[in-house]
Amino acid sequence: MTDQDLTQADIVRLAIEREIFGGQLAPGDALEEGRLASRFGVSRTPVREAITQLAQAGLITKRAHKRAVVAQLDPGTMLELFEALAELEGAAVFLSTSRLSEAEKRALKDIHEAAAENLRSNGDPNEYADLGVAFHQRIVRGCHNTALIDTTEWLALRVLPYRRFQVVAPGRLQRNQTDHDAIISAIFAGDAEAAREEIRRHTLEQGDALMRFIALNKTSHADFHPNGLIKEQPL
Amino acid sequence: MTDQDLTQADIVRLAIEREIFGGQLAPGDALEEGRLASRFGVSRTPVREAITQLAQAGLITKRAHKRAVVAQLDPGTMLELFEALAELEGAAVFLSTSRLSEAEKRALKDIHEAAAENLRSNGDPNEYADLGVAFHQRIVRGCHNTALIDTTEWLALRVLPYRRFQVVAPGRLQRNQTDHDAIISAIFAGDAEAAREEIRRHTLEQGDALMRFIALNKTSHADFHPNGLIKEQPL
DNA sequence: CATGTATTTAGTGTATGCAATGTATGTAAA
DNA sequence: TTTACATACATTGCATACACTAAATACATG
Repeated sequence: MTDQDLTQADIVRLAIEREIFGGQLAPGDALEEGRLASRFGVSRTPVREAITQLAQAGLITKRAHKRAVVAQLDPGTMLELFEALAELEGAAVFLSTSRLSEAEKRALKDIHEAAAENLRSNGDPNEYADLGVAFHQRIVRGCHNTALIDTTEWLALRVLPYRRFQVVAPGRLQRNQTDHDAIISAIFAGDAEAAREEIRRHTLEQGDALMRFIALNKTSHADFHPNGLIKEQPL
Repeated sequence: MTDQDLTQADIVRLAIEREIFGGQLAPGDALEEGRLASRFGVSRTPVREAITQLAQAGLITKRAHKRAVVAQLDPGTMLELFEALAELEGAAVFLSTSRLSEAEKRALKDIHEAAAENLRSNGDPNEYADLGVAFHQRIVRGCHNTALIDTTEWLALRVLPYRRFQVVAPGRLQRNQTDHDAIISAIFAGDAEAAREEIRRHTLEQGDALMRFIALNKTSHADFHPNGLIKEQPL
């Protein structure tokens, strides 16, 4: 029971996922079945399955007879993703506003206040980023519609590595917190339309900020990989 | 060049997809790798890949060491899908309202009027259903956001067979046409919020109508498979 | 007869080998 | 030198064989 029916393919997939989100695997990097197989001490078969799944999830791209590569988001695609995500999160919060239980509301507020405390005390920006992700996730899951949740999280997954970028932009954190304030207020006031508008603008703004950042720091791809950057430019 | 780099796994996946949408494979049916392999004249390996992809896409469900089965749409899940779809279509039309080109608007109006003509002349209900699908598709694609379009169409695909059901419910067609009227009016008036509200209510109502229909005609699963039903109960 | 325990069996998970395809390297001609 | 082509190498796609799991059946036992 210790491994809840995790197949080798699952293990490999999770490992690759971690490396992508962790930054060890940057967008554009090639995934070669053979090497991965020997690295994880399994055969190529489960590695292939893992890659297939990740490709279906959009995290890596794959064409016949060519090596799979970690999905690279060109600016246009990324902007589209953020726009779509803004709409989906808007839809979710529209429903969540009237569906969040008291416990869920409390949990949401707790996260929000932990983030505020982190800002006040100049805490770890990575922790703040995690709280931000959790904040959005709680709101989305609060709509209690599995289809909508899955769809939204699927999109969120694709921009997740880039989304954490905002922590490097000066003033973004404070602005982020203010936005979250407004969202929470609308939710607690029961104003679904306002909540939708707030989160739409907020997520769109995140995308815009990220685009501006990329435009300003026109560097090689590897250089602007989130985690690397966070390490190099701690706040 | 005739086969644009379609791998065996792709071929099998597409074939299974067609059979699911076509009704040869009903929800709940088990997919056994071995039989499929021999049926398609390939080994189990590409079949496994196809199944993995379909599972990731949500069309079939799969647990370790158990046979994969075509995803069941129980009433609850279906209601969730319609609700999520209503939100996504709402988001799309919200954007489309300000983004549709004149040509796209004209095409949309043409479809709408063809549907009206079909109703007036008591035309083929299946043709009307097709026009309805096209109507929604045009609106969604008008948002010009690939990510949002793909996401929405993916959900729409899952309920597509069921959605056509409405043609069997008396009075639904006229109501459907009235809804579309309202949507078009809002779009041409440039009122994005109104358009969003109209299509949300419209798609939700489609889901509700379908649920009522299923509740009234409590039959075995196979009996209410769309294609079969439409054939058996032509208007 | 009920119940718990071997045993069988159907079906999935993984490893390995080979063929097909893509990629890089070297050589000859312009 | 550059370009076209041929050849060698690297890597993926697929088939086959085997291992493992889980469920069903047969059997023994109270």
